[in-house]
Amino acid sequence: MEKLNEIIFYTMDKAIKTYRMFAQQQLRAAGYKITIDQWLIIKGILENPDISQLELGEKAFKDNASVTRIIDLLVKAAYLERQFHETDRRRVKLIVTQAGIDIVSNVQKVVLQNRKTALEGIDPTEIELVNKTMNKIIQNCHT
Amino acid sequence: MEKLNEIIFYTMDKAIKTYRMFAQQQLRAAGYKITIDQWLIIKGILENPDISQLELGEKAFKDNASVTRIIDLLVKAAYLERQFHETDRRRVKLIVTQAGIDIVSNVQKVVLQNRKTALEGIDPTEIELVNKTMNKIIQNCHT
DNA sequence: TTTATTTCTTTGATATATCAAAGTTTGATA
DNA sequence: TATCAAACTTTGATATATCAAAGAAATAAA
Repeated sequence: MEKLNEIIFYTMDKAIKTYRMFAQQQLRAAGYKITIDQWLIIKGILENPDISQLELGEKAFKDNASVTRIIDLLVKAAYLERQFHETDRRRVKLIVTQAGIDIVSNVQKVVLQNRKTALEGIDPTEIELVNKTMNKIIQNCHT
Repeated sequence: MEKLNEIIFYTMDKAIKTYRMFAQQQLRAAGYKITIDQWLIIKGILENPDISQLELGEKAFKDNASVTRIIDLLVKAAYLERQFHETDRRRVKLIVTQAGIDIVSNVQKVVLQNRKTALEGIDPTEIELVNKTMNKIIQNCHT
């Protein structure tokens, strides 16, 4: 048991990193210069146009500061525009440009294929169980 | 299945991040200023004194550049010393100082407790299955 | 032995993560 | 209404991740 305890965080870390590198390479190979994280942020805005950066951060599990900086880059890349929020002047209204809409749907295809490749030969019950275990770990670390 | 596919990488990511934040907070609460990654690197050298930075990186699943920079900080903190390698002048001989030895063993206790807390109520078969699934993902992403 | 390739480390550039602090705005309360 | 606390975002400082390129040394090949 002791050894397993050591190993599980290691394999989780390695699996996530391996998947991220793989996914990023596939994106690059397909000619996209966007990162997975940037893509996630645009997608989050499209799915929920009036979302705040705070909520975006919670959804993508990112720090506020990180969200601000990712959005900086997305604005620079012309995938997003920042506007004043109509009703709450603390907030920023985030507008996805046409280029942003386009890249999200194009990248979507690559991401779906990546997931399929990464999960080949792993059956749904197995995935379900991993999800449950992950949620237990999350619970345990929040006490 | 489609939804699970989306979720598994999300929960994995969230679990790893939650655990890292929890572990780091515990370390800080115990009065240590070291990061988990820095601790891992010193530990790796202690366990294998003639290890190269390349091998350290593979072991801790880190980029060469990252290893160089983590070692920079550890030298600055006086946990490590850099010396010329006796037989291979491309390499760097890494010496763990007494302060380094001390902090590794002190932090070890906190880390073991962290793992225990994080895995409470999760039984060995479950952990075993997660490990297997993680390894499958790693395999799949290397093709 | 000279040349070419490989290995090991470092450095630069850029992206992300985390904490803490600051700035502005809102909403609640006295 | 004046004040205070909470909410939202930004910024600064520091640590890590990734890629690419460069430099030095070791090894293989010609």
